[in-house]
Amino acid sequence: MRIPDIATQNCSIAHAIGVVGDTWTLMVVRELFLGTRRFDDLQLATGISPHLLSVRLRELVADGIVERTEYRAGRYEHFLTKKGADLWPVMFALLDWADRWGEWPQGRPVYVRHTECGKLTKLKLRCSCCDGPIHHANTRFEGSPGALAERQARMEKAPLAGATPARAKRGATVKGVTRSRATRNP
Amino acid sequence: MRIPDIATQNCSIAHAIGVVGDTWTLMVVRELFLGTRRFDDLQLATGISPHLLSVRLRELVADGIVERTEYRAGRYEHFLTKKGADLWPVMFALLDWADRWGEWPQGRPVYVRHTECGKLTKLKLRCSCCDGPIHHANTRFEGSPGALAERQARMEKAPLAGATPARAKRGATVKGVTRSRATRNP
DNA sequence: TAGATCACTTCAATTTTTGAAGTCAAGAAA
DNA sequence: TTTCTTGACTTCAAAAATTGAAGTGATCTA
Repeated sequence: MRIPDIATQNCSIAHAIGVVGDTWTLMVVRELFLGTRRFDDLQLATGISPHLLSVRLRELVADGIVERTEYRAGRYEHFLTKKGADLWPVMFALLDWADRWGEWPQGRPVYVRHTECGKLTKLKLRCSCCDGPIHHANTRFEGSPGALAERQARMEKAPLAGATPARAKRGATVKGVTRSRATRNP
Repeated sequence: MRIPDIATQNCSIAHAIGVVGDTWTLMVVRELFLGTRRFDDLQLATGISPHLLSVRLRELVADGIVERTEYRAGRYEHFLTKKGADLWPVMFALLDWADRWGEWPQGRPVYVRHTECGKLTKLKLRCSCCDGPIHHANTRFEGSPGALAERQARMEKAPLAGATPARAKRGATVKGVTRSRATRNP
């Protein structure tokens, strides 16, 4: 399977990964969140090559994540659209993870300030229904019947490289419902 | 700049992107969250090639995100470590974004159930200080002095491809503090 | 005792990425 | 007016990464 085909898998996470889950795409989106607007500045700040920046920006515009406006003949500014700005929780989640697990001998590089209360904030997730704290251990991902069927089919039919005919016929293990409790010793 | 160097940038988001922001890495992590444990199943479910899966799993183990255990001579199972399981908010944020912006004619493929209250939940972020709702428009990213200095230096010294000497000397625009209000018409 | 299974590795072909160099149009400076 | 500078790219060859078919070898299983 090629990377562009990932977005077509019937899974929300895979779809998102297929659309924005590329390393340089994520870096460009980060930079747009930090307020960088111009091509050369995006290039300098992220370290991406000009060719790839050009390609990635075109893809982001095609996907409705970035808007390009001509602020002067031949000069452009790049903005996140509403759809792009909605990636903010993804950025925050990445930031929070790196803050917790990275090594920062000089202290954390970035903070998130809640401008309404004026204080710095960390990532805090609540259940939209009961308002209780949620995390991987008290939630589970549930596939819709259609998604599960497609997944099942993909794992049965897929021509696994090196697979013997018998294996391909039998198919692999697919669980209908999986607990988020993904660690071995939770 | 090469992709492996991204993780060394003094920015939490860039660090996280450098470590787990690769398309297939994210797909493998998703699959581990869904409970898949074995090599061939990871390959079938994600669509990754065996060579790359082998490479990516080794990297994930080296980064302390995945643990490999031999459940029978020569047979291995893969688990997310605590560090890996802590990527759950990233997965949830990607899922939520795709649910909101993807097209799902057959309905959403995946739900997240809060097992404590039994209901399905959506992504809800709260300020860890005042408990108010937070989003890109009422927060801002703030760089630490050290991180800002490093960023400044990178943008001044970087040998921008095609840059004239004057531009390299002048350096590009760097904002000290940038509002999260990244969209044009918020 | 002959498959079958699993967890890979190998490798050539293909595709993507890199980064230096160039292009072109428009505004600014001399 | 002519030259310089800036910004936003494109082009292209070299280098690196990815793909996927085809092994490999050590267990199990019928």
